[in-house]
Amino acid sequence: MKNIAPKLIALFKQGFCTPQIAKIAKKLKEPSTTLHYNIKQLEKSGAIKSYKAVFDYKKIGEGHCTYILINLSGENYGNPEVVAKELAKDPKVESIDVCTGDYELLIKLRTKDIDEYYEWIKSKVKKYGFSKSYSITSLKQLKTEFVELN
Amino acid sequence: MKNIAPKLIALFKQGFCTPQIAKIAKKLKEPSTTLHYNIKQLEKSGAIKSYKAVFDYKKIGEGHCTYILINLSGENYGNPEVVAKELAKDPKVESIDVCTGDYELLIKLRTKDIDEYYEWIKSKVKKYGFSKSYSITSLKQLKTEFVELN
DNA sequence: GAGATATTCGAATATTATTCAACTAAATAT
DNA sequence: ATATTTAGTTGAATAATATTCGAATATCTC
Repeated sequence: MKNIAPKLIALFKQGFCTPQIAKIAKKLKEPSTTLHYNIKQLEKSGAIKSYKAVFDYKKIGEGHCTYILINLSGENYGNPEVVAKELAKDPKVESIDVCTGDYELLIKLRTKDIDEYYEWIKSKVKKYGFSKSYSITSLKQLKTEFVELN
Repeated sequence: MKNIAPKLIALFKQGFCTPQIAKIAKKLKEPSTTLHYNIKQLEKSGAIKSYKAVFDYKKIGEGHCTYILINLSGENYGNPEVVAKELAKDPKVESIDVCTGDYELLIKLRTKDIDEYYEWIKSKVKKYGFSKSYSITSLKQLKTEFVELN
């Protein structure tokens, strides 16, 4: 047994997928070459960043979803983007925004459970010196990444 | 000119993509048939919900991103899930969660601009009788849907 | 309206996914 | 422990699909 699933999940999270031109051709009743041309244009223009999979996150051990609002302090106070760019590299971070309001950053985090969440936030508070953070835990997800669930 | 791009964007938002088995095979140095088998297993188990595109949302006229926290009132107070399920159908809604804390719902909304956002929230407040809502506007997105931007 | 540029699209080709059947590993029952 | 079933791996053959190419058409620019 090779335990390939985790590797596939890691790859599919960000990419390694491609459009189904033939299916779209049937759906839109257009020649596949025309669609091919239009899709390549969207890619070239940068409008399409990636083709990826959306998961049932409970089933891949990332069932706990938290939205975290963050205040930075000290040296990081002035440049939230630097911290954000670094946090963006974390595979548990689904999204990160610099935002308006009482907090500078908004993170959507996916962890296995509340324990993993707690360890994560502790380590980041320490590392980046968040002066304050406010977490909102998802109780039920109805839609994510434009994909409806159930 | 057929103006196919908007149709493609609508389809790619939720699906109409597929894994690139040959590319993965090269990357992981595994036979493509083995990967094919493992991917089908993930699909059958429901772990993979969909294959879709991630966009540079500015370039597709959805550059304004808002996180909206919502309190329900009246008849909708007790059953946030019913409202959430309905809102989930809206193509501008990227994600919607029932959540902990002072608000019942958390929506991630993508609109063209602040005007479109304002029209959207006005119409929903009216329709569902939100008793209160708090919006956080994204100033800069560093990562979305697990895909790093820039 | 002439010339350049962008888009459409059918036919041919190249690439890739999928099926199949044999084999191997793992789990379960005896 | 070992027989038996079930799950996972893999190469060869096939089916399906993306991609290239060239020609025609539409759109934009001056």
